[in-house]
Amino acid sequence: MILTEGKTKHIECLEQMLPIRDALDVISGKWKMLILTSIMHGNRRFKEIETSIPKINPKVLSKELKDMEEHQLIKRVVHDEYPVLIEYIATDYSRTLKSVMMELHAWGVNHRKKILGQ
Amino acid sequence: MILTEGKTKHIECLEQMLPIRDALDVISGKWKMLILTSIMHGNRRFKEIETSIPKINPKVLSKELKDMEEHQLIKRVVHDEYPVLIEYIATDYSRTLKSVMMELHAWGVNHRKKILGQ
DNA sequence: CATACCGCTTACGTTAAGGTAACTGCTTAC
DNA sequence: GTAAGCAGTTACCTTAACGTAAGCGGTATG
Repeated sequence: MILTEGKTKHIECLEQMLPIRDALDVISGKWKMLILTSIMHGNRRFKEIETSIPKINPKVLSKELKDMEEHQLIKRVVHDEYPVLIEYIATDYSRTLKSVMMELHAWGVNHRKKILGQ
Repeated sequence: MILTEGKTKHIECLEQMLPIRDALDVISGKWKMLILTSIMHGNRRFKEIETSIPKINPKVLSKELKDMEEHQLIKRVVHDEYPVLIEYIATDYSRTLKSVMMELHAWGVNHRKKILGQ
C-alpha cells in the first residue's frame, strides 16, 4: 500500500532528523567543541583556555562557557582561596560527546586532505 | 623539561582542534545534515526535500543545496526531458559523513532523554 | 605606589544566518 | 483559459553570532 509506505518513510526520516538537530543545537558554532577540546587537554583556567584557542576573544569565551555550563558540559569551580582561583572542568556528561568529537576529528582530517589534494 | 612539555601539549591540542573546526565548517548550521538525511532517505526532488523537512523554506533550501554541491556532498542532476526533471543525489563522498551522522543521532537521542528526564 | 596579571564585563559595531511574502517561467490538468 | 504544480528567485527584514577595544575590581610584584 503506497500511502502507508510513504507515510512510514516520512516518519522514519523525521526520526532520523530530529535528534541530529538536537545534537547540533548543542555543539554547533565556531567555538564550543574547541573549548571542550581545550579543557579536556588539561586547560582549566580562563586565561589558559583563552590562549590555547587561536583568535578567540574573552567576550566570546565567557559567553560560550556559560552556555556550556547550562548544557552541563562543564562546571565552573571557584576555589575560595587567597588569590581566588577559578577552574572550568569537563563533566562526566561531556565525555559522552567524545565519540562525536572523534568522528568529527577523523572526518575533518580526511576532508582537509581531500581539499588540499585538489 | 617543562617548557617542552607545555609546548607539546599545546600543539597536540591544536592538532585536535583544527580538524574539528574544519568538519564543523561543513556540517554546522540548522539545515545541512537534515537535508542530507532527507536525500539519503530517498527524497530527490526539490519539493520532496522541502516537504520532508519541517519549517524549511525554499530560499534557505536552495542556498543550502548550492553550498552542499560546492562541498561535493550532493550532485544536482538535470534530466533533459519533457517535464524537465531535477534530482539531487548524495555523492559517494557524502557517505563518508555517515558515521558522523550516526554519532550525532545517537547522542541527540540520549540528550533528549536526559533533558526530558529532568 | 606604579605595573601587571586574572577573570571577566561593557559598549559598540559588523557579518552572516535565517525568515516572510510575493512572484517568475515553465508544464500539465481540468 | 484558469488553476495548480514544479523549481526555484527576489526584495526585504530580523535575529543571533561574532568581533574590537577599552575598562574594572581584585591581587601580587618590584
